[in-house]
Amino acid sequence: MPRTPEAQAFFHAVYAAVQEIPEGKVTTYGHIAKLIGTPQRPRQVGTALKHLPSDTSLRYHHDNVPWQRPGTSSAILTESRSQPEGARNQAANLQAEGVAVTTGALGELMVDFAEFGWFPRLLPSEEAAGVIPDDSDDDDGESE
DNA sequence: ACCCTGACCTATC
DNA sequence: AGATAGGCCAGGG
Repeated sequence: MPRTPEAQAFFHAVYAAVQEIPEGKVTTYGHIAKLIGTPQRPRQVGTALKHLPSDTSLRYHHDNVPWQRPGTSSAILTESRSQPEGARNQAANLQAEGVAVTTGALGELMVDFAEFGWFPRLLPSEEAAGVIPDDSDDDDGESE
């Protein structure tokens, strides 16, 4: 539970953004951070989800917010000290949605974005620019 | 009340 | 190509 109202608003923004992620799809913490207007704080996004309350009486809770869908940019399901089984639980939830989870050589659970066609929500500026995070292979030169 | 860590990302070397 | 450094700011000890 955040101390300052700003932090609480930030948390709520994170939860709301996470709720917008469709089932079977995933996105990154950085993208969530950008969506809520704070691209410089992907860490706090993780902090917010870590502090996601289990109290179902609240507006946002563990069962209401799909905390499993956002992940890291490296596609590796990271875990916290407080919740060592978080990654495994996340993997289980993702697999339940039909998301392919790959196990690394060292036993790391990682999501293969290409397997199910990762398609995150775009920012207004990106949509205007016509940026599609598909297999668009830009060899060189960016306009603008 | 201070200091370090943290479910991270991006730019630079 | 990979590795390192810096930044962000709230939580927890």
